[in-house]
Amino acid sequence: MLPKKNRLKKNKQFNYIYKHGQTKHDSKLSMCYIKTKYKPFKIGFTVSKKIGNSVTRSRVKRLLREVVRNELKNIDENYNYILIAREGIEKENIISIREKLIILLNKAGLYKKD
RNA sequence: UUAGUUAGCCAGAUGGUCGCAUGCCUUUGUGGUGAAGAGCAUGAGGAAAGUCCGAGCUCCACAGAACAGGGUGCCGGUUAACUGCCGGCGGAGGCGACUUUAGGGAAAGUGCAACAGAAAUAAACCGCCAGAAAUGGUAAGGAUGGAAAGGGGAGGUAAGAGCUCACCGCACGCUUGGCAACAAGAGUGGCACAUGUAAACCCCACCCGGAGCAAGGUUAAAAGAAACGCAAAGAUUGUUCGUCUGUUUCUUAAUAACACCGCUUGAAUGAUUUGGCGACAAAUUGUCUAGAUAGAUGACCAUCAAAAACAGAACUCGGCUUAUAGACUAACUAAUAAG
RNA sequence: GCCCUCAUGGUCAAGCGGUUAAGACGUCGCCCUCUCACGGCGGAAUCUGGGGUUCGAUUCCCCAUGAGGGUA
Repeated sequence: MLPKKNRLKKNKQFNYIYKHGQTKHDSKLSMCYIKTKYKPFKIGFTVSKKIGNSVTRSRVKRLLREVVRNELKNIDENYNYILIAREGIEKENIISIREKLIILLNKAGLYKKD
């Protein structure tokens, strides 16, 4: 799990990022991000009902959080992020999800350690 | 031993590293139990699911009265309550063990009964008998249908008919057994306002007010602005009685919610004993067993041959229904082998 | 979380307990035409699934499944 200070919590914040942020896409994962001035940057997750029932949805969320937790030091701190799971991600394991996240961050130019 | 049926029970385990939530304790920080760290303890289910029933709890005035509307419907028991469960009675199915069953009222009234058939709640097409015929008497036999004025048999007759008789069925009251549903027995009636349908309207008996924890409540004081307002509004199907008086929104500071309570000790549950066929009840003793709020159980490694089913708490219980890999236990059935 | 609605050929759909399950568009086959179009004739439905009530169920009742909506 993520530490509490790095979690994106409010519905308003999600809507703000969706409206004003930029998006990058991959086949199994999307990322929405926007610049922020507050210091502990925040990451939120969206897993829709298309993915599966509540067990598989929460498993996908846990896997995403675990990946993000291990990569926290390598992510640019000046942005807030939302990670959106797309259909098919429930079949992937943690290693391929990590690769996809790094690909997306490199696309946006926000991955520190190339 | 193998295969199957029924019932019950478990629902991966152990160790290590990193990480999350809650509680306790402690350190640092702050105007501050807002933050951060260390340690210890605890951390999803048998269905948590569907939301199909029943309750607790909260608000709606005190939750009332009448109508409407809805539900249930053999008897007894059980329970906080139930449309649940247990035991019985009747019906249906089965050779049987057993399984299954929303099972009051059709002489209170209304409606419906296609097609077929002469005729569908109403008598007469063919037929039988009498008669020269007109016509009259019949309902045994025929065909249709789910259903055709109790059944098939004997007597009887012009031919027939509960017209008469025995048996069975039906109705009525009586006796016996049973708490009761009901069963058994002997008797009386000659069989009706005559079929079916109430999961058609309906009648009878009993029950039900509405909304739902995002219910609802607590938190110090203040400033400014806007909207609706004196008869409307305020969570309650329609009407009547009855209650209250400003209400709502935005901005300012961490601030009317990103806080706190409700929130988890409860009709709780394990074991033993007693009562009961059983559902269940009583007594003794032990246990404390999630409480999140973008929402906590994860990742990796090792071992167990393999970790793979259905599936994730959101106020809480009692049931019902549906999904479900595999392991174990008991009873029974079939086959094979041995004694 | 709570509360509702719907399901009928490929699509949109009507349907008084008794129908050959009405139509429209599409599609397939045949006819018409020198050919295509138009036109004509015909075919294709386990009425979402499983039980029950009834002589008889798309319709009435119960359970399930799958879609859609409302509330905040």
